[in-house]
Amino acid sequence: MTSPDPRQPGAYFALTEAVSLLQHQVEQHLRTEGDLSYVQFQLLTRLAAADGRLTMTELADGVVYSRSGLTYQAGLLEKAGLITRRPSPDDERATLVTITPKGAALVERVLPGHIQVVQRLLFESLSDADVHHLGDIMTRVRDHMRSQPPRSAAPRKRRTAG
Amino acid sequence: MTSPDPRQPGAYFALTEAVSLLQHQVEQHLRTEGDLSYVQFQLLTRLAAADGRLTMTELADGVVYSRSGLTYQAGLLEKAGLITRRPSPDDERATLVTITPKGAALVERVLPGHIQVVQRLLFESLSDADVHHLGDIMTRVRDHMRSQPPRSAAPRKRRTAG
DNA sequence: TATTGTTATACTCTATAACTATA
DNA sequence: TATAGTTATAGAGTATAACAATA
Repeated sequence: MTSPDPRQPGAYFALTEAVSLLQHQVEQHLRTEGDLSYVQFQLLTRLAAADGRLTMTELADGVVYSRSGLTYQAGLLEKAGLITRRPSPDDERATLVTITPKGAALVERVLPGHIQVVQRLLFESLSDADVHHLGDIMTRVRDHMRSQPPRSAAPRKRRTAG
Repeated sequence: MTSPDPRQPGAYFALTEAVSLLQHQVEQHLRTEGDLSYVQFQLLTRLAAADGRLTMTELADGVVYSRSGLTYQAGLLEKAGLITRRPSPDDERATLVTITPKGAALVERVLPGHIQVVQRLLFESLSDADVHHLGDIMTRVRDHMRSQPPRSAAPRKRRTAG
């Protein structure tokens, strides 16, 4: 059985390496400029975009892959005064997360530089047509992946080893 | 200065989210199937592709961002019997890394499943033209980034309107 | 019983700095 | 002096499982 398209490996390697390099530079910038990890930055920008309030579960979606991981990050952000948490009035199990003015200010302070880095590293070498096509392609891929059952993550049965 | 193309943010978000999801699934697979992290897998495949021997510095390139990080990973791989290290005859400062038969066998065992995962998650929803374009775009981006000096390490304070 | 979130804990990984040795 | 690599160490992040509270 042969690979459908011989250009797939090259595309895959270029994609992963480019994103890895980009991610690394972006993380450097966020850490230097705002003392934030990339995950923390994502959480803050999500909150900022969502009018300021989300439940933990909503907030985790696509950013963090375990509940406890989010609790940990939220703890850090709360301790830094960038978010607050309080029980939801609708569902007392849920925690409503709110971005503070300080958190919003930090996002505003860091975002321009973030955009500059991405601009310089990712978009500078791309035409408008490239950007269009890239967005189209990756949107399709993302939606495809989100609709896929995580096959390797949750196998039906587990061999009991202890 | 406004953003050159209003589609940039969408492309950027789709790109990072898709790659994050892909990476996560790939890591799950490698861990389950071969007890390998993604970094370890990359190191092994590099060695396998490079006829089996590289110096630590050559091996690190693009995979790991600190020397000690590579030493750590190489230590794990060596302890697992997947690679060996010995001083280079050409330059006694350098360490020559060699993949063992066991390491090569592990790569061969894990690679098909890895390709399957990438095929299913990344390429299944793309046409050949998409693959071609994606490869072209990301290769250009990667080369562009590799030719850039890492500015964020010692940033010159730049005030931009906004 | 299922879901939301937290906590305890153990582990992996990374990065900085100090160090050894060779060039 | 500069380069290649290791070591010591410390900190950040993650995941699993046990837990409490609510639906």
